[in-house]
Amino acid sequence: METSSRRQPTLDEVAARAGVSRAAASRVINNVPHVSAAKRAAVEEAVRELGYVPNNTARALASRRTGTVVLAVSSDEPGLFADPFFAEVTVGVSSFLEQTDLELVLLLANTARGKERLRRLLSSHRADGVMLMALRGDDPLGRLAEQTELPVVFGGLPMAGTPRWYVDPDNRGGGRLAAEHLVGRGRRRIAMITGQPDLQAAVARAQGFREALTLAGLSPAGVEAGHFTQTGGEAAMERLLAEQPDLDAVFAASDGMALGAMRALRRHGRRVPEDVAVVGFDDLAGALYSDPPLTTVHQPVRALGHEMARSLVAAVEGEDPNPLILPTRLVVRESAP
Amino acid sequence: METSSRRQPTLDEVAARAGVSRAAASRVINNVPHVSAAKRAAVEEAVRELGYVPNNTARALASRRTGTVVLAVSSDEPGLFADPFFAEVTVGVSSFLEQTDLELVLLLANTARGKERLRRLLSSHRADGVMLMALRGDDPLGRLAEQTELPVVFGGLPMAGTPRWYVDPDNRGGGRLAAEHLVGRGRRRIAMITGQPDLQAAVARAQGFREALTLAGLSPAGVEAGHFTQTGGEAAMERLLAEQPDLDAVFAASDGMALGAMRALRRHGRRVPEDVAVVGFDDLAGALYSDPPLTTVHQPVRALGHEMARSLVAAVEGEDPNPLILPTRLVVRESAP
DNA sequence: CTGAAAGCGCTAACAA
DNA sequence: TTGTTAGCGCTTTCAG
Repeated sequence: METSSRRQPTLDEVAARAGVSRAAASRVINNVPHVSAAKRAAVEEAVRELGYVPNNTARALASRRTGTVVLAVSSDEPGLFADPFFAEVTVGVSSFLEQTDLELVLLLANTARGKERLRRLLSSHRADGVMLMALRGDDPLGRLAEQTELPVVFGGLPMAGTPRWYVDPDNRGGGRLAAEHLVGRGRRRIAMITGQPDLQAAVARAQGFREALTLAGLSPAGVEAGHFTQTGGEAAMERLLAEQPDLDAVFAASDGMALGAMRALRRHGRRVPEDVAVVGFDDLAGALYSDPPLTTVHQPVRALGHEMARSLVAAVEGEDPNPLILPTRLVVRESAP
Repeated sequence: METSSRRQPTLDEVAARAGVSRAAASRVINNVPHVSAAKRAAVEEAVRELGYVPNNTARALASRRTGTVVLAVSSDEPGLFADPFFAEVTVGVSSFLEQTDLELVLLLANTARGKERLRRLLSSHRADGVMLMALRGDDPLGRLAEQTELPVVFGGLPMAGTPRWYVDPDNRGGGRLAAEHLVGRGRRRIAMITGQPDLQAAVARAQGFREALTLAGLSPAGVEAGHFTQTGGEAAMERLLAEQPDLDAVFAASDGMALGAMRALRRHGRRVPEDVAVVGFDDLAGALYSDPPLTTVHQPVRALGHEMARSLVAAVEGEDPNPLILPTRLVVRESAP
């Protein structure tokens, strides 16, 4: 399994060509001062002529820095990453890392093997830092991540404990916004489709929702939990309709769930929004193109990724922890005008 | 920027602990034969006791293999990767790599910096191989990718030339299926919303579509190009309606475009499918949950990723090129029953 | 089957 | 501002 035949030029060759020591060449290439202009120019020239590209591996070994950060999604659902949410986060992460020299390693840990890999990663030093997402309540990786000396930034909070570094959307506030909007529009029999109870985001959204209802003197017309997917939302809506046929609004903890709910409502002959108003959460691309377009709680998903990456770099550079809560806001469309 | 303080155990320490030479320890850890059972056991024991994890960087430097493959998406649209298509491909790639010891590096090259990084990657040997997607017709990285000695697998064909290794869905066949279906359902004024003409997938889908129409003695009621997005599809549909108000069907080159088209149709008071039948391409999650559910050409997106990774590993291991065309099939739903 | 020895290509003291 | 000197931790001949 020999990867190459034609060898890449080495730093020594560049140095020889430029007529300087390897140390000087190294300094130029790493933009370290203490090099005369003449030497600098000579080295740059040699680099160009030889087409020199530094060998990252050797650099990593010598400097004890890998030049690599990991985005890890720990989950039991193999296809979880296919949720547009993660793609959008990834774009945000990448947009920040592009300004640095760090490489992004993607680790989708949804099998025993994958989890073991993540475990080894967290207990070794094979990356400069880790961004960790989608942690479930019972995931032992949470503890491990908080104990390791490797810098770790949580995307979304774990169920228990508060990590040193995290970036989290204001889920509770978002849940509140959704409920307030529906109440303000005169709805009174408001149900909720929440996510699995071992996901902090799901719990927080439901909590905000309940708080706002209570403040309005109402209580939920029903709460059903499901997966953060269209199928999950559809099934939950079916159950809600069975329990509370007279509900006049529903708040779903994700846009996907809201779409599934609308499908169930349609099948039951309920008009949206006339009979039942629907509010989602996320404001991903699908929300605008559903029929009717979905009123939803916007969370800044791409910014979430961007800030996770920024935080991680700060953590790697030894800055003091600076947890971040990103604001959410309501986007009103026709499903709950 | 010191990443660690507590040092990881080294192979030497393991060897010392097990009372064997470093070479022997190395053999055990890499499952190389020529080690006595006794020594093997002793090393395994030491590994467990010390919690030894091999240092990938050192291993890579010594073995001249990085243990890393890159999934590169070269594009000018910063958010392209947010398309569910790529997320699904990524899941497929990851599902294959999980069976290996390879790490997945994600390189979203949508800025000058990102492209430069990809260029350097292709002209150096800083990864064991590269999977390259979304190449546009004019992308100079295409040539570079075909010339480099680094194993490269194309996900989707480039506009010009045929790479040694690629995995491509049967786009042309898919386009044909869509047209045949619409013709078979009695539609006669069939338009198409195609993708940008510098994307091979868009061209191939349009080509198949035209072929099937011709075979049926028809010609397109109009063809408009747009971005592979909902917005792109919506705008293209608007233009088609302006040109050909009497069209009775439309084939969109992606599900996203089809959703956008349905939105435009709705706004113009056209019923789907009664007035205008709509067929999409992809069969991503959104297709099932649109209203009405979308008839679409299914392409095995996750499998595409899986096969790209499998091919890359084969390429890295020096096997002979084995390009792959994956089948597409029609999924009939209510937008074109 | 085993171990010694020679690097992989680069960085980082340190002394000059 | 320079160059010399040791490694970083592992793999891989090569003799034994």
